[in-house]
Amino acid sequence: MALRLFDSLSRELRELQPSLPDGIYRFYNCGPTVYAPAHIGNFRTFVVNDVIRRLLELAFGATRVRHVRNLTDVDDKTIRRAREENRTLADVTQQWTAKFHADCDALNCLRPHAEPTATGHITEQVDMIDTLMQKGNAYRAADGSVYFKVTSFAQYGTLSRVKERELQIGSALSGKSAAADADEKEDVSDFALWKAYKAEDGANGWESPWGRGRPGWHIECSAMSKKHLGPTIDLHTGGVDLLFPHHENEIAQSECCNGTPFSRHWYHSEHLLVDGKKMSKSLGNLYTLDDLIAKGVTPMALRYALLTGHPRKQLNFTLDSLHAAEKALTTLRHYRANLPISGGDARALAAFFTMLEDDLNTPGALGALFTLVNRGVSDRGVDVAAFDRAMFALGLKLDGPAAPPAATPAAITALAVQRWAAKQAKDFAAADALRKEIAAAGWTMLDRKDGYSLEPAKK
RNA sequence: GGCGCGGUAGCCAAGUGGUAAGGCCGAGGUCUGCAAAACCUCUAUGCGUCGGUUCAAUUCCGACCCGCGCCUCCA
Repeated sequence: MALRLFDSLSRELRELQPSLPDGIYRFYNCGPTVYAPAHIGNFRTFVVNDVIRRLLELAFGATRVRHVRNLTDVDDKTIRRAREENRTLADVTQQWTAKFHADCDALNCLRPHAEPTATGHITEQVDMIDTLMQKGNAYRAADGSVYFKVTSFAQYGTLSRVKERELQIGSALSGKSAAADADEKEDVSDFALWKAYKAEDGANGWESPWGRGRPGWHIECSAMSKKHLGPTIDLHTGGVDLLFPHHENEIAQSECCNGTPFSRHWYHSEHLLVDGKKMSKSLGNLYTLDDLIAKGVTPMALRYALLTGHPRKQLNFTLDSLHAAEKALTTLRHYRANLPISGGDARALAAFFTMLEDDLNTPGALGALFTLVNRGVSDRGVDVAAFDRAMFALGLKLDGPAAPPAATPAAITALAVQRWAAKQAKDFAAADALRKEIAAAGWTMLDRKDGYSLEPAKK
């Protein structure tokens, strides 16, 4: 199985292969900033990365993949949140880390093998900055902050083609630079490795050779990927918005510090749009997992919906897509229930896996899957084991009810008992009247041969 | 302004130089007293517009129109 992914650096499809003799594939995925619940756009990226993780496990074996995803637990936003809520930084970030984990679990994302935090790796970051200072790639400004000197790294901008943008950087910044850059940078493109302590940082400062302060954002990924995966990693991923400046800056820091290539492969997933626009609070189109659960949506339906678009294409999310997802999952669940346990042919799902291995074509894979489903369970080839392998790849969990059971009010139960009795007595007029009454109360009575069940009416 | 991505049926969305996967919705049917579920069947002569290349273009090239993203800390 040859897994190929688009590489943002070379801009071509490239096969994934471990580079070191130990055969371990080193995969680093930029994680969340833990100051608020993640939104479904964030989860698109994490679900896509989870599929990559799963395909890597299928390709190389579960023990031959090392997946690291960081938690950004110190930055402007986390500090501001702690200050606003009059809590410690750790208190705030632990709360949102726990929430992030719970959401990821609900979405059936495999836990990374390591989830390093920025505050847990201050020493590693300081060491790296120190090396950059010694090598002349960084300088300490008058305010005590340390900046990376972009002009010291000739290849700066290769990933994001920043050189092509250079002519316009001045004008793009002209509007806001005056206010934003009250600091002491030598060049507007230079970025902070270490940020000097300010009063609003409160208790959140660490000692360093350059004085009290805190690490800049980019350096954490360079330091933590190096510690947990080594100086050269096999794959580095994130959302497209991280391509510049975050990933560009990581490359500069890491390669100048280590003297070796930083990542052999870069992959960026596209944004989820809602109502045709990027999600934002001001547009009122930002959803969290809990927002959707409150609407009766299951996490698996969200996961499915997030996989219906090609990961490298913007996906316009709609609430309708969740209904479609829920129905599709029901079909898959039913199909699986009627599948033979064994005796199938592993090649039956070849088309499905070919789609996934070809640059993670999840919508194409789902299409291939349903083509199979439409041929029926009697079609030779697919058995439960083969089907479950496909479900594993996509991370779709089909067990459990489609919707969480809701407590039935006693009044509704009483009506149902009456109606069932009327039906048994073949008093269909009364039975129909009671069905209407139950429906009017917002419930649906489902008859079976030997009994019935009640569930909340679908909106 | 620069860089990048996209415009395929009512909605979502794959794909290919040789005549359009799949999901949802909708329609019809089987089954069920009814309803629901499940299952079966059907649903784009068309792929933003205009040119060009070609025996053949939705697929390649050019122009144009429209939408979206990024351009210093947003997945």
